[in-house]
Amino acid sequence: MNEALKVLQERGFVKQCTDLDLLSRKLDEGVVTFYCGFDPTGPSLHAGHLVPLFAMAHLNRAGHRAIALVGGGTARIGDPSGKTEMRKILSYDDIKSNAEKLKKQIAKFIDFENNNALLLDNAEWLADLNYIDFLRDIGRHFSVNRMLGFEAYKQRLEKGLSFIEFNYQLLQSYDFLVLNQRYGCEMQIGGDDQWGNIVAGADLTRRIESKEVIGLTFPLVTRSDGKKMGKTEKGALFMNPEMTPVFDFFQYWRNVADADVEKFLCLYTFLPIEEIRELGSLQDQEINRAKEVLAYEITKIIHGKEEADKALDAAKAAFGGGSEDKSAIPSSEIAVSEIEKGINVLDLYAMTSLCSSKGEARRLVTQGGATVDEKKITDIDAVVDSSYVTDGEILMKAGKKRLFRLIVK
RNA sequence: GGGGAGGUUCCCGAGCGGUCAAAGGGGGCAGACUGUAAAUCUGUUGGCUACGCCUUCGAAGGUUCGAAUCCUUCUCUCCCCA
Repeated sequence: MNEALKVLQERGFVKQCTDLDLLSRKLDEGVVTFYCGFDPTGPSLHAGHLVPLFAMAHLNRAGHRAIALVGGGTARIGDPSGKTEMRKILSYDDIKSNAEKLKKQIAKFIDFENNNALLLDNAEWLADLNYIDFLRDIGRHFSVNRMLGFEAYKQRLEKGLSFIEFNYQLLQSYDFLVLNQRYGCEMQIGGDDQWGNIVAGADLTRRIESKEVIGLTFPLVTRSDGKKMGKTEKGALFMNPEMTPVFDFFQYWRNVADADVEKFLCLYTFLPIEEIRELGSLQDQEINRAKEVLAYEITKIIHGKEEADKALDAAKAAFGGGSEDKSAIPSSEIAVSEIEKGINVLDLYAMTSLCSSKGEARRLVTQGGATVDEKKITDIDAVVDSSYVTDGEILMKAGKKRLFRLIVK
């Protein structure tokens, strides 16, 4: 089997493929152009997008030509796959600004500067599509009977499916066709929830161009505890540091379940497989080392080495690993005069991102989860003053894992 | 267009004139146990100038001493028929 494909399979990227043997042959024969779509329905990519991004990067590194397709056109409709409700439709402006942001994030995985990768937006060919022509040339190839058989639509039929959503598959299939015609794209990859759409696109291209093209899907990653991948208390785990602070991002990976470490190292880092197997075989406390590697590696890829170093140091400083560099821990500034006057603990906590209201702060303190400057505070009337300042800052904890620094200015 | 069922606190889902800031579950947060794990157990889960006050039950009015609960209009969703 082809080397690049073997890597993907070994690391757990392959879920379904329309023709694995053919793919292997094509990859052996030369450069294969492939694409993966990203919906600009939000301002940032999140953990759920990582698998396709890593897969693209692996293939791209093996010399194959990657096309990242931002769905600026299709986002105007909304893909019903995997959704139980109709998506809200975004304004064109939102979609455009989202698309811009996604491009920057995708660029962390694929180098668009060289000639071996392209970034396209399907609005380019979808926006001005002529309805009549489209129906005549593309629509005629789709069987409603068949489409109704797809799981994605079946489910929605129970709840209601609007006509525009029903057309999503046609548009995505059309993307594949256009990319094949214009760029010689021979393969579409994506999450397994896209299987139906991908197969439909491959079929369409085969019918119209009489060319055999390939579809490949990745497993939808689940965590061993059954929770949704990449979900945090505050929502999804975003790649944008303004939405998910780097320290929190790092900590998410640092805290994954033991059972997931090896799988995640395979999917979410570029470390050699042998090294991963070794890390994954660590037992009990030792496995924390593997988690540290996982968190560090992925943070490095998304946020850069400098930020990853800081996050690692901060984590060590916070959880007793010797390091003193806490700069990655979320912080804000406070005036010296404020501290000298003394601030009520509840007010202090409510000021930070640790608590969103005084009521929450009250609960935290009452239940023994508030620690300021390593001193546990259980009295809701306690006052924090200069005596809590160490090295020009006040280190606050909420529970054992959530930290915040108040820098005294 | 006609008929029916509904919109409840982060989510699902009870409540159907006062005892409702609203059952139960999920999720979240905290505590115990630990390895910054999992599982488990316990507490907690609208806001505040806190034994009281304010804002919430699709929106706006109305009835009532008193409404998430009753009436009117509007709005959105789903289902059946066309």
